Amino acid sequence: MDGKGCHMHDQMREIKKGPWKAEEDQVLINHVKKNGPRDWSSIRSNGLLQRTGKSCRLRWVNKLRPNLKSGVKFSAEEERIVIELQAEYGNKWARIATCLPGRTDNDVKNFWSCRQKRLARVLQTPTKPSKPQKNNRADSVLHDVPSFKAPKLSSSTEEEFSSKSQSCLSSYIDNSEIIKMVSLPDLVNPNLLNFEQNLLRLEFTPPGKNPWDDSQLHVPFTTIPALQSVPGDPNFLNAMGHADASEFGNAAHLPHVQPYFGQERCHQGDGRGENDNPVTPDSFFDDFPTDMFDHIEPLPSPSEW
DNA sequence: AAAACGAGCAACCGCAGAACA
DNA sequence: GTGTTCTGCGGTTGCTCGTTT
Repeated sequence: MDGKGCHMHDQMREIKKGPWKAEEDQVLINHVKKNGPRDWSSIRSNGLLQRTGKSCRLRWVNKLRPNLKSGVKFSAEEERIVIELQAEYGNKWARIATCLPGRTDNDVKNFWSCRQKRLARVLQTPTKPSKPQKNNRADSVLHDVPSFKAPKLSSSTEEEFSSKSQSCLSSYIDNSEIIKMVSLPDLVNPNLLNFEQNLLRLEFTPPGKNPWDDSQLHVPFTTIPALQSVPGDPNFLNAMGHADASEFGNAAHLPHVQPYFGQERCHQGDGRGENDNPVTPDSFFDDFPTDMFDHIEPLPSPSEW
């Protein structure tokens, strides 16, 4: 083989990465027209493209496949479906995507990732009332949720307790744990979409005030059994209705909701301010008998759901 | 006007299981 | 039965673009 041949051979062996060009897309489309969506590796071995079979398949599935809803934001209905199915199947994005015509697993995955970030922001980032961001994308998404009325707070009130709620809720509850907790299949219903609203509520409810007791609230909390009453309330477990211990196999997460309420306890006129009794993961659980959680099994990984 | 920042998206990587030789 | 290749999936990264400072 002469040098030129070797050079060309090396060129063909070189694997191209990065954004796809229109010409490459066309080659890929032609391949699928001829052979169907398979034999991805032959695209490179036949010298059609310098992309790996994996890359070709991914491009087809995510961008070139017919009937994709490219560039179309998830509708409220699609969001609801994703939330429900994620609760049911865990991070089985391909499985979830099969229930969403025109959506790919990558779409669902990205959507969920963005949603998690939004929730994390809601929980962990103190809002800055002095400088409200106009047209904040995250806010707009949250406010797009039907029937949600964001709690209106004076800037001083919001400033006062946003950091407190963080210390008691956000600072150590992993967001994903919260999502899992409330996304238990037992708790899932179409109104679960309102959970984001609930999170907002948790963040913005003033200390000493029952976050669920507010006539201004438009969210039907009765739709989320676990949130119908607060832990510590003698009726809390009753509010679980028929849910006995066995049915609440994932109840290991129930205590996780309590840091907030633990914080509430800080303000129940025992003379101890939050500075005197900061609720930390340790201090919070110190309030319970040490064997209290012995019978609780760890939450199975999503793959086991 | 430009830099900084953040959200969303596209693509890559590693792994696991299936299919095949 | 075993090794190799292919396919599919989930996690992660990096780029682009819009917004804010």
